[in-house]
Amino acid sequence: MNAPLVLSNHKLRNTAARLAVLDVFQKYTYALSHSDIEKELQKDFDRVTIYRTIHSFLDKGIIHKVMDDSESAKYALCVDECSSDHHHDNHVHFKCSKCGNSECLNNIQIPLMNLPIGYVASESNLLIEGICKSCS
Amino acid sequence: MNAPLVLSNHKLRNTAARLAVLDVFQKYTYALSHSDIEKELQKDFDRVTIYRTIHSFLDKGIIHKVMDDSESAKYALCVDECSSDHHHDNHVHFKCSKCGNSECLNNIQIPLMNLPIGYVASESNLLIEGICKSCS
DNA sequence: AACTAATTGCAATAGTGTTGCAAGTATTTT
DNA sequence: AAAATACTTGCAACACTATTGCAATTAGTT
Repeated sequence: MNAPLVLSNHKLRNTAARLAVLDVFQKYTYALSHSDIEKELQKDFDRVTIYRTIHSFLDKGIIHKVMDDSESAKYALCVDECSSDHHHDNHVHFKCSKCGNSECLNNIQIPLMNLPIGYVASESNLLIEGICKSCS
Repeated sequence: MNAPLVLSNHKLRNTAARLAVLDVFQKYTYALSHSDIEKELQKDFDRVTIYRTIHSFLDKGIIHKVMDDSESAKYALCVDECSSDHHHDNHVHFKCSKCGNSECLNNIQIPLMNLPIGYVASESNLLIEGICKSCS
């Protein structure tokens, strides 16, 4: 979908910084950290603006967090229709130990688990590590 | 198991700092971050020593990393017999959205998943978020 | 008791993430 | 189309997380 439309659909103002960050996400097939985006946009935008853009995208359901066990957080576009109220990214994340990239396996759902009595699940996040398609 | 023995079993020298950190881990049922441990040990040991202790415990298989989507890394004791070569903590981690603590559900294994062609898994990490036993 | 190698504390440094505020820009209202 | 309003941005400052080098100390050995 075209970028300005994505923004307006998620009730975000159409600004240069947001279009640029969204572009970067659409350009890569794997999850990006703040510093990945910062490098990509060199000196076009302030660090803080990029942080805030990531936060608003997260909040509005344009991107979701990809846990990755690296020290910095990573994010990727939501494929499902997510909104402020509701993220439903229930797919598996795969991190390649060779190239270091993490990608969403959008076709593979996380199975429901039977928890011990007293525990109630609301969200789950499965990270599988190994060798990815490009590296194998 | 008693602390000095744990250390020698994992080929680590028996030092005050390591005993103290190991004690802290044995005292809590949930995963701890560096700063949790630092607070606990007040001013007995340097921050850097605690970081290095965590690293050596990780490396020797005394603790494992618990992903948690909070900004800082957390760690918990390995129940299975882990070693330098081999971590096999294949259980589910549960993070409570109320108290914020993350614990290991040592009895619940992560199911094996069918990955797309070209992907080979070597490790997996499942974090379930919700309300824990103590908070429900 | 002396030796050797591992461990510790300190100081410095790098990276990640947040906040307050004034200036600038997008959208709405008139 | 201009004015008003509310959101967004850049800058400076700050807080927290994590790592490195080096000299002094300590654990386990000979």
